[in-house]
Amino acid sequence: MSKPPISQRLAEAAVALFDERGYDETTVDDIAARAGVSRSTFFRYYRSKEDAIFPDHDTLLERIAARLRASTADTAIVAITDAVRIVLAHYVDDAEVSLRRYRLVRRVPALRDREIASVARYQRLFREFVGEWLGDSPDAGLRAELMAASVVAAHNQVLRGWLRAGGTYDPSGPLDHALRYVIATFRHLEQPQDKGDQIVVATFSRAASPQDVMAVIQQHLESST
Amino acid sequence: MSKPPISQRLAEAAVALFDERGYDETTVDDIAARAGVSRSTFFRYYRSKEDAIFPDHDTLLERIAARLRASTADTAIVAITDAVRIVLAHYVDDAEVSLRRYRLVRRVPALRDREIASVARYQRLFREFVGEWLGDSPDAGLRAELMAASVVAAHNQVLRGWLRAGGTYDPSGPLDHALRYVIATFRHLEQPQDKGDQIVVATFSRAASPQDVMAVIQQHLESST
DNA sequence: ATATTGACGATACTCAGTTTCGATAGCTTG
DNA sequence: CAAGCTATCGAAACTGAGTATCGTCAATAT
Repeated sequence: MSKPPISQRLAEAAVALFDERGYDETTVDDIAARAGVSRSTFFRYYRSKEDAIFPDHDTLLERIAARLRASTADTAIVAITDAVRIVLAHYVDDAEVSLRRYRLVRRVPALRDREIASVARYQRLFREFVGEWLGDSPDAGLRAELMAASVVAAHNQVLRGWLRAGGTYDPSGPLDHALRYVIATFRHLEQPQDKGDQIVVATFSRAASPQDVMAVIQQHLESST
Repeated sequence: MSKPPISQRLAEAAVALFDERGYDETTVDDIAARAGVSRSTFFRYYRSKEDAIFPDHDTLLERIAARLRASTADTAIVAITDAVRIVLAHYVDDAEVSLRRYRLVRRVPALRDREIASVARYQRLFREFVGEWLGDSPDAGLRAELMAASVVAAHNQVLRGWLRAGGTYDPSGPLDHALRYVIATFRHLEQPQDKGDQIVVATFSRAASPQDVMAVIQQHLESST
């Protein structure tokens, strides 16, 4: 009769009712009733009403943490790339669920805030990992913060585009493109390690005036101290 | 007798009680009682219990929006820098309040999520502004997302450092440093406008092998298409 | 003096989330 | 087979946030 596990029945009932009546108009009693269980049982499986829509955020977060922990500083870029791919793949693998949830979250402020808070936890994870990776190099804290924010932002940009398009294409290409962009953005600032042993060269338009050249060089020297 | 306006009395009562008993242990009735008004009056001034701690986020957000709207694409960098400075100054000007709130928000998950959601609204504002600024150049959406995330992350990094240190120094220097870092990070990717008219040059260590040179050049060409 | 407006208090209501207790089914162990 | 043991679920009562409604009172206008 009722083969699927209760947690899944509850989640499906919740999404269905949210679609039909709206989020605020649906009570936990309604969800439990449709799933054929009691209100108590709902709160046994989900800590809150919102949790029923984000059932697997915790496990996914743990998978990301595990992937990052399994890496050293040498393979940091690969680890980060892998981790972001895992997250995106998690959405793509359940395209229908992701799309329903996206449409719902977009309309309900409480759910949007919740989603944002979840994303912040991913960003914190990346920041801590990159922070250890950078060690105590100058501006390590700032750079870790910026890299983590950029990685997460790149992922979100790709994911949102895919969701807005109705999940009609494979977003792994755009994701790789975005991640390459992020890596390239930071690489030129991470390159100089021993300034005393480097030649400084810059790129200019053929039409650049001497003033332009001076301005860019000054900018470069100021920003890399 | 009771000169300060009710909204301020309520906010002070809320912070004081949260400090003394903790957030969850304080009811709205307690806050209203200490402020000498009724529970109804509390909800007239603040939409929720959390609102009492973030009274001026909306007005600050509006000020930022106004500053950005007052700018064109030409002066975008100045506008963004100004806007971030306004936000940081808002915290620094009320150092005691900021510090109390910081210690409180750090301990209460509900408040932390709320704070994060507020930050996301700033980021959205910057993203929309930078998006218009970039127009329909290639990767405009991605770049706008990354720049907005980086600007906000830089601000947060500086602010958090200042808060953790107990607000004991002037953070405007570190903020300018962080913003210059962000601008420098993106500048090299924004520079090339007409590739047919440019000379491509790169920077290498004197000890770099030909393989290193090839790898970096390949990276550069792939990432700037 | 009367009407109007706005700020405040009182009250009752809905519902999320917590806690406690009790029932039942399945399983182990003597 | 019988007696526990445990896990799962339901029932019920409770706290507190947030909403809605109505009444009161004071200030100001007419």
